[in-house]
Amino acid sequence: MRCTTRHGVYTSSSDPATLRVLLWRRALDPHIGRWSLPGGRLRPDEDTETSIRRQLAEKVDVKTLTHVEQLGVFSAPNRVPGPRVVATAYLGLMPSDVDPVVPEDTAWHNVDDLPRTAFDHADIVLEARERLRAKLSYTNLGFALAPKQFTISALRDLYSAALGYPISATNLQRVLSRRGVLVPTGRTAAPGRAGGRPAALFRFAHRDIRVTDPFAVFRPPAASSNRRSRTRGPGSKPVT
Amino acid sequence: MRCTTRHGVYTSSSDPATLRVLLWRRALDPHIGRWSLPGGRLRPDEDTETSIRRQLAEKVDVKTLTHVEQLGVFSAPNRVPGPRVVATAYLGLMPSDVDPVVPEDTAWHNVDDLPRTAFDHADIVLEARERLRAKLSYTNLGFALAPKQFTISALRDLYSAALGYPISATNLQRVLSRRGVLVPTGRTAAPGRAGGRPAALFRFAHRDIRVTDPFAVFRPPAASSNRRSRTRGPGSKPVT
DNA sequence: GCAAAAGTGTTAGGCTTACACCCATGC
DNA sequence: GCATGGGTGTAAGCCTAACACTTTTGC
Repeated sequence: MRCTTRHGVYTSSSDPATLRVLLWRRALDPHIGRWSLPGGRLRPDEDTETSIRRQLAEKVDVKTLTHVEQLGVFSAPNRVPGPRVVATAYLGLMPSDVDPVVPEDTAWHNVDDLPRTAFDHADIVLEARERLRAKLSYTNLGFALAPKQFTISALRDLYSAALGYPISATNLQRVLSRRGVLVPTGRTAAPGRAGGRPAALFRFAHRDIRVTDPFAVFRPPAASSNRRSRTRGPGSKPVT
Repeated sequence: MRCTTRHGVYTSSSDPATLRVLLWRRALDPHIGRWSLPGGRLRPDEDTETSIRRQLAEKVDVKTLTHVEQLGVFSAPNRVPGPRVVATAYLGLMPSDVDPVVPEDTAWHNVDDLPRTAFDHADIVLEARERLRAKLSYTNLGFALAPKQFTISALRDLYSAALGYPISATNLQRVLSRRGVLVPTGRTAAPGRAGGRPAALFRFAHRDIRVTDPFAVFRPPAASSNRRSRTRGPGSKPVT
């Protein structure tokens, strides 16, 4: 039995209206020539996340992963023809404004229009997309997709592409600001040639993942009259 | 490198006010004699979930897992002394009213008061607890902990134990009923010897996991005037 | 001035929490 | 009758979605 890792790298680079994944063509049988998620072997001295960052940097020049997260183990006995292979799949994200030089046999693919892939890699990609969609709603994960500075409408395009349906810039700004996720930089972007009011530039308050809307329901008893009690962990107790 | 599985089995059996995990004493070095999560090897013809159900049934007579879910891969290079071991950890749940006969070297432990464990198994247990807590809030996962029929106050005790803080029976009933998670059976339980109104008996509407509160925010545009739009997936579009 | 893009004000509705109050039973 | 546990009514608060309206720019 072999244990491998498979890396999903997502971005909306170049075209901000699409969510893309980096695939390469398999150089070996089985499924030689088909598009597949980049992957490779774990070195003895590294954990899986370190391994993924190293391999993506070495093999496809992707050095700017802003977030890496484990998706899970794919272990169906016949998911790969021939000897049993158990794969651990990851979701990696990079900002929309970086565009690494990728090798000849590697290309970005629109997640909503995947080519035929090797093995179960299409399933892995779709599971990664669901994970991303969910976490955009209850965490600050947008930081991993956005440039360091951005306008609200640019951020709206990113969220709309990742979620798959239109998002209102008005409410996006309000929700993320109230949660303390978004911070104004004070600067503005120049308007396009069609005119329009110059857009304010924002940045994310934190560049590590945080849960910003932890409890759908069954929240712990309110701690005094603190309005921000929703942002606390389940272990928090009333101060009194 | 070895790939193993580690099984976390949680319940609130016997004492409904505590959340418990099944541990056994290691029979081999390293860390011989310490409490550890049950685990074992994957057979060639089974995937990981099948493997876990089989091993728990064979080795510790736990045959009634109502839910099994992957936690993730634990891969830190030195998490186990000696040769490298990468473990895939699982969360398994069973109802509070079953009490399997477990072997001599196996025992239930209160999750809030763990003994010294082998390796990083205490970390795994705590991560499993966090997963359970989160999913109780936005899914119907309570079905996996509850008996087939139960009173609201019994269910409240289960939720309170798992979440770690008191839950109101009033609101638990209302929220789960409105979401369609809970269904009245029409029957009632006899009151205790201290008297009191007989409690109505309920059951879970479904016995497979479902997301009941999918979007904290950034919901898709409302589909007509359907009040249940929150229960739809992100791919749903307006009907018109 | 006018179109275009960005941002603000305001309203409405959904959902959960909190709490007061009514119900049914044993003793 | 009264204590005890169970269940309902209701009001308040928070939050997001929707949309009208204002602001600032290019031409």
